[in-house]
Amino acid sequence: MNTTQRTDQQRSADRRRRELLEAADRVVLRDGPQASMNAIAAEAGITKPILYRHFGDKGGLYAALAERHTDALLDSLRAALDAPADRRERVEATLDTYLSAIEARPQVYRFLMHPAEESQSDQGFDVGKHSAPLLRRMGEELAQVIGERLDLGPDGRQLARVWGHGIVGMMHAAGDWWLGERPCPRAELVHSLADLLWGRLAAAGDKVGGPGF
Amino acid sequence: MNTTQRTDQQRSADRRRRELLEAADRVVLRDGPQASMNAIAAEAGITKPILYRHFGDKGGLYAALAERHTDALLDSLRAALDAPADRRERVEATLDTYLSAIEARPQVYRFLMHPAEESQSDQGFDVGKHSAPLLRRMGEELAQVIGERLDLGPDGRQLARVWGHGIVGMMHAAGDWWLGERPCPRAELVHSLADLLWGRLAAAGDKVGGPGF
DNA sequence: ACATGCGTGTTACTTGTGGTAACACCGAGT
DNA sequence: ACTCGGTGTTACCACAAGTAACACGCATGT
Repeated sequence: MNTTQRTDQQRSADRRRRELLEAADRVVLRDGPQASMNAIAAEAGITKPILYRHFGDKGGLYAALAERHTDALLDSLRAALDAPADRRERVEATLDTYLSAIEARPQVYRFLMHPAEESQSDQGFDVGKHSAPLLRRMGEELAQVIGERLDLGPDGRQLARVWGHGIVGMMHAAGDWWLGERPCPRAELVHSLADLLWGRLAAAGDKVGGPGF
Repeated sequence: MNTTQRTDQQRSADRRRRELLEAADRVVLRDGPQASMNAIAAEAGITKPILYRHFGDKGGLYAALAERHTDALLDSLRAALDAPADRRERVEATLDTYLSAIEARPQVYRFLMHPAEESQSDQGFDVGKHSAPLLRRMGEELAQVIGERLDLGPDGRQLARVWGHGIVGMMHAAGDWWLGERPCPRAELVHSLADLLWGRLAAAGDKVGGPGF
């Protein structure tokens, strides 16, 4: 039968694809974002053209790879965001989840943020969308949660999106810096960021004798 | 005389270096961060080895190039941060300055954020410091201003650094997203981000009938 | 006047990486 | 037996980073 054969082959192709992705995963975990197609093929025990048949080009492979991790991370974040606790606790749990993830597997996180930026695209000005898809997806996700649950008046939708991307960026940049310098324990970073979101910057007093801020 | 000769040559070398940087600038402005050394050399009317003699390697050229723009942008930001106005106005002015800059020359900004990520470094784990130097410098700069002027109690230094990097990341990610989608005028984005920093997220009420946030 | 450097420039090469074409094998259906 | 679709290979191309090795101009010391 055509259909059973088709599904059989498709099933085996899918399994192969997953195996290849796992091999690629190991290489990226070891070599970071500059893992070469040759290295990935070697790790998988095959040669380049097979990779290209499965994923089209490097961008395709990287996209497939990124999607897995992105989905996994987003699931964790959603769980933290949906926990039964008050707002502040949930914000802190979300921050902590993200930071734990990047702390546990920095190479993967690095890869997710830096998707090789190939795709010099068609013509000079493809400005925008250069940012990592993970950041965008996290931003949109957070925007949705905020927009759904908070009463922000008219333009609430818009405001929620700005905040979603802004908060994600804050989390990302602070996490990146923290991971490099390790200036404090994770819990302290989480607390400081939550304080920032809770308006402590605006509420803080000027230093006595200073020029004010 | 040895010294006058030295200075003469040095002067001419410096001029040449500046010319090369300007040529590189034009190419990057046109081609974005994936500008090739060949293209830059051609634009400057010379060939590759000269570039390599002047800048060592691609990273060196890019670093020199980035430093110019980074310095310029940081000067603008400092000016906005030091303007004679109240805190909120200055925060908004700073945000607006940054957003204007990336809006005016997206290719340059893109290049600054994505310094080619070469430098696969020595050994697998050079985690951290992968982020663009511009972001780090802006973060440190802002941290210094905050730490200098705000009374944040003990650990104020630490808190200021976290906030500096966090705010810069917020600005960056939101700006990046905004530049790609242009969902609203710049002024509105600035206002929304300032609202976020002013704690409107924490203060907002839950939507009626929703699960709360 | 002549040789010695030294900075500027070149051509031509090596190495590595993304990507592809052409061919070989193998198992299932007609 | 014979084709067909999928898996795999070797061998290649294009192109970018980076590096010799060599050639010219020009001030200087003898």
